[in-house]
Amino acid sequence: MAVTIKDVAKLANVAPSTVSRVIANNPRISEKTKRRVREAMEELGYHVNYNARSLANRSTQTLGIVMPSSADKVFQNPFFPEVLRGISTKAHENEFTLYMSTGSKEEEILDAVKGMVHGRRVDGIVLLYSRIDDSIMKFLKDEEFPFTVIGKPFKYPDEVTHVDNDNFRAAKDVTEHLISRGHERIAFVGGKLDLVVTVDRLSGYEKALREANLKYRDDYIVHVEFLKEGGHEAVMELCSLEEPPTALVVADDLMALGIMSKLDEIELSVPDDISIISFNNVMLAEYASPPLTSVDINIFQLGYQAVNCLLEKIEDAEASNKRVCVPHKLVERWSVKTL
Amino acid sequence: MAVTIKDVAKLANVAPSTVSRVIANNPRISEKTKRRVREAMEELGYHVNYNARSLANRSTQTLGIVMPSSADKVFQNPFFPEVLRGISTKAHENEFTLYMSTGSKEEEILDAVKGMVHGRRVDGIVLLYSRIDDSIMKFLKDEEFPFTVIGKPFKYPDEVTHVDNDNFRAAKDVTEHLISRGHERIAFVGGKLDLVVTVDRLSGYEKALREANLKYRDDYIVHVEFLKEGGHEAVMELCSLEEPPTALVVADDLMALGIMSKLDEIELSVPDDISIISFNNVMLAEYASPPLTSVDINIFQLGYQAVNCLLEKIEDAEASNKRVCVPHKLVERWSVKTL
DNA sequence: AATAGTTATGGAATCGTTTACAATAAGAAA
DNA sequence: TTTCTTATTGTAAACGATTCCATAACTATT
Repeated sequence: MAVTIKDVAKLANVAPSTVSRVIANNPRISEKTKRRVREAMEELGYHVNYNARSLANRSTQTLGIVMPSSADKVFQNPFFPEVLRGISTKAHENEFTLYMSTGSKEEEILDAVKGMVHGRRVDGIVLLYSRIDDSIMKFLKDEEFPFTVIGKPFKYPDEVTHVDNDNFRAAKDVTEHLISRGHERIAFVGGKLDLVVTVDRLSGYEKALREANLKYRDDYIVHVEFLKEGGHEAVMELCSLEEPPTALVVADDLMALGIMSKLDEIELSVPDDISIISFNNVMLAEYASPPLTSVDINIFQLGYQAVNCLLEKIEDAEASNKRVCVPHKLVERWSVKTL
Repeated sequence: MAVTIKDVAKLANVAPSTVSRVIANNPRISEKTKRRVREAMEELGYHVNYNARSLANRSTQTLGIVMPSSADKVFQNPFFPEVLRGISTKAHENEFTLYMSTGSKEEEILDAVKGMVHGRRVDGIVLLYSRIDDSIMKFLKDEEFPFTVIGKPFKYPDEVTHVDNDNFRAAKDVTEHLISRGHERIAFVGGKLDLVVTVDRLSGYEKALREANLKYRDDYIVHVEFLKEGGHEAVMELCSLEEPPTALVVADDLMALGIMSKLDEIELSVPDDISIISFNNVMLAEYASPPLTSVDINIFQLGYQAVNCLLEKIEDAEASNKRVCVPHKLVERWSVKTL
């Protein structure tokens, strides 16, 4: 059986409560007894039992992470390891630990999340994505459980704390960049339309077009379920249009890679025949051929700040809801040509 | 305050112990009372408190996941989301949940792991990597805590349960494949030498060479710290050799991408000037240009089986140590040319 | 009819902490 | 010397389950 606070108490000749206070480094315990107790802990090899502590404490010092359903292709995006790195860093700094949802279908994940919150497994939750109509977000909101989302909540942006990029702006910037390089026929390739990030980027693109008095054409808008077969067809269609686009705004680096691979197949060259700008600036963007011009959205910060906000909410449940905007930056490489 | 088992007991007019039994669906409780208790739970909106349960139970139904230090570039490999998917799937099937290590330096991670095991936060641990001299593995082994590793433990392969590919064999296969395609000058590009997987693949490569009576040349062996600047230099050196290789065995898809990007820069074409075979068959391999011939190591299965083994160990601490070998398969695409 | 054996449930201890409150001793003030 | 503080430590009740050990009410057996 593991060594408990009582064993330590006995050896150090104090009450269990005293030992507990020593652990918490309570200033009301004299240095002398602290020393004695610490020696006893050392000698017996004592370690707190977090379950017991959490029970007594009503706090777990752990954060729940909810990923998109692992069945989803999106899950394979290097975005996740990187955002996790940010989350993990901040959590570690504040001595919080991480708990992960499992489950592959949305239904399953919702159950897992319910388990986390009702079962008192976590003090707060980070949602790693934002979909247009998400049952999990709804649940968390209804329960008034502390949570933050990475990305912009579609329904109640003011009522839920979130950290996001200015995706509208970023897409607008990017499109304008293309326009300034002489492009007029610019197409947009986005991911699933139920992801808020997709709609934001789409509207930024649209706005830029409008402001430049360029035609917004429906046949220039394509939605690809991440880099999948469907995407390839979409690219084909785009290229076989009477007036094919000279440039593409692509909502994700990986999608851009997929597209480039298809383009390569049909012997169109980037950027000579067609220019591409994509989003996220995942490490891979640099190693594509040609290296991709991409919007760096600072994924690490997204994770880091999300935890930061979450901790504030946990600390003070009454804290008002915040919106943190992580800056983006266009990093130019070789996938864009000036016409 | 949350509703507890006692509240339910009161409402249903039974003892708390009875409620507990109903939760566990103990057959010794009559259907009638079960129904009554369940109604009460429903009415009050009861949910178990896992902390309390774990405390009483001495089991957490959760598994710890230890990733490589997030400071490490390796972390960004899509390998991890995919292996996590496997882990998560099997864990979910058996109603286990997941707990993640935080920390970026090895030291920090070790502390986190100590917290997990001493603090009774998890019932077992999966190590997502295998390094040649790993303090964490040593700790787990010394503590006789249930754990499995993905990859082959370098030091005590028979004493620790692990799931791995036959990397030696896979590398040998791949090298022979190249040889059978007429290549004689084949170089090896591996990752950090302290990863066991690197040394295994290197020896497979070497063996194939020996058996084919081809010269094993030191200047054909290059170690790249993942896809980083250093890697680029290494490629340059390789290509500026008097007798440059005609084919490359590359230990990781991402590394291969990095290499191809460099090759592209110096205007060498794959596969016309140089052939490449890599490992892992991450989704991206398919979207490289040209699409990469790569060894599919079945990452999902690695994760799935690792959890499978771990659960067995948790179930029965005396269970003997197993070694599960996940089969690999060469998937041929367009990065290899027949000479 | 008395005894043994089931079946369904309750009582109470236990898991390992935390923490409100009580108690004590020592020192300061009167 | 007595009383009041103050500093330090102890007592015991939570926290919310699980589970061993009764026990009561039946049924089956002799």
